[in-house]
Amino acid sequence: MSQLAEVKLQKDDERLMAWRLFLESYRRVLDTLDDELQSARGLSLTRYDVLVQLFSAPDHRLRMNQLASRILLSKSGLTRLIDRMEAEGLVERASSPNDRRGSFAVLTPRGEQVFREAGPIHLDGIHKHFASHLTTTEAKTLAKAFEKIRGPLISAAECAPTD
Amino acid sequence: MSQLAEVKLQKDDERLMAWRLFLESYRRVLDTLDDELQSARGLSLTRYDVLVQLFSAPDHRLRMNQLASRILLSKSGLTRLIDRMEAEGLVERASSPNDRRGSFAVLTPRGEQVFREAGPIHLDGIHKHFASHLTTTEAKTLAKAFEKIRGPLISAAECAPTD
DNA sequence: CGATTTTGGTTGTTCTTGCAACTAAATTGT
DNA sequence: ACAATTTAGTTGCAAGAACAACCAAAATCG
Repeated sequence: MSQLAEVKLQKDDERLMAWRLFLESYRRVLDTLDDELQSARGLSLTRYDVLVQLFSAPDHRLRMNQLASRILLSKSGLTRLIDRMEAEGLVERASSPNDRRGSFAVLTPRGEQVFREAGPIHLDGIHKHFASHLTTTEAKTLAKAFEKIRGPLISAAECAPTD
Repeated sequence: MSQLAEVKLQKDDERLMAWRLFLESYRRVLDTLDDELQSARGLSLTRYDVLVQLFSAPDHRLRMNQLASRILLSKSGLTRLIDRMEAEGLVERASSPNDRRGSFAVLTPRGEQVFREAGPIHLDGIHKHFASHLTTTEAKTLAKAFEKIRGPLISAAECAPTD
């Protein structure tokens, strides 16, 4: 490794440490939250994410492509996920009257109920394993930092869709 | 949702924002880095992770269980991953003389070479998409925050192994 | 209008991962 | 030494996600 690279590494030391901890924290926290939701309500985090998105959408429904981009899933991935969730009775498909290609994913009453039960559990988990460890200032700093990190990647992603 | 919950939510507002941005940033950054490594060297992030771990281990080798826990993968997951990487010529298995149950994953010369080529690319990516957006103070704050978050989950994980 | 392109979703296939069950080897207790 | 337990790793199986190829319905353009 060149001297230049070493210097940069030196200078980036705290940043690299932050990076490593970022990676590990994400995985550990998400594994834990997934386990908790799974054992409490038999619901994966991904499914939960769909329920949240649909619940907070007008009419409790969203076009497939919209939903896919909100939960950061490829379109084929979403097709399959909605297949499974439909089989589980959490959502339904509805065709759009205007655009006969498109379809909506719609929250079923059962899906809504599951969401209402799972929501508090999940929020507790977030609080316990993440939020409770942050002071208000820290939370603000993180938010600001992540905004800066996320920004450039959003625009990049808009241009080249995931599938 | 109870009034109590609403109050808590209110109070946790910045923290929840931090949470959401944390989630999204992780996924976007990792997708990007994975793409970059993939198109530059045909290497997934997981494989890269294995290469780093082996490279920095004494004798360029690690026991399967050690490696699994370092890269946060289940033991069956690791078995398969090493199968694939062995087929790709990046690593080899070697049996332990002391413990005839155990085996080591060992970096091959080819694996080492790939690592040396991929390393700078990956580090550049981390710099570009993550580190460069952080001031030194921010980096320190993040690191400290993640330490606090990670801590409790490490000990929890030690007690209940992943597989 | 009719041909071409774009858009929205689904399907075939492959890769990656986890869990549970299993085998073999080491360790422990007696 | 020997049965019982624990540990190391692998295998069968199933779930999840991505990519590419595809079909059908818009939208665009000549």
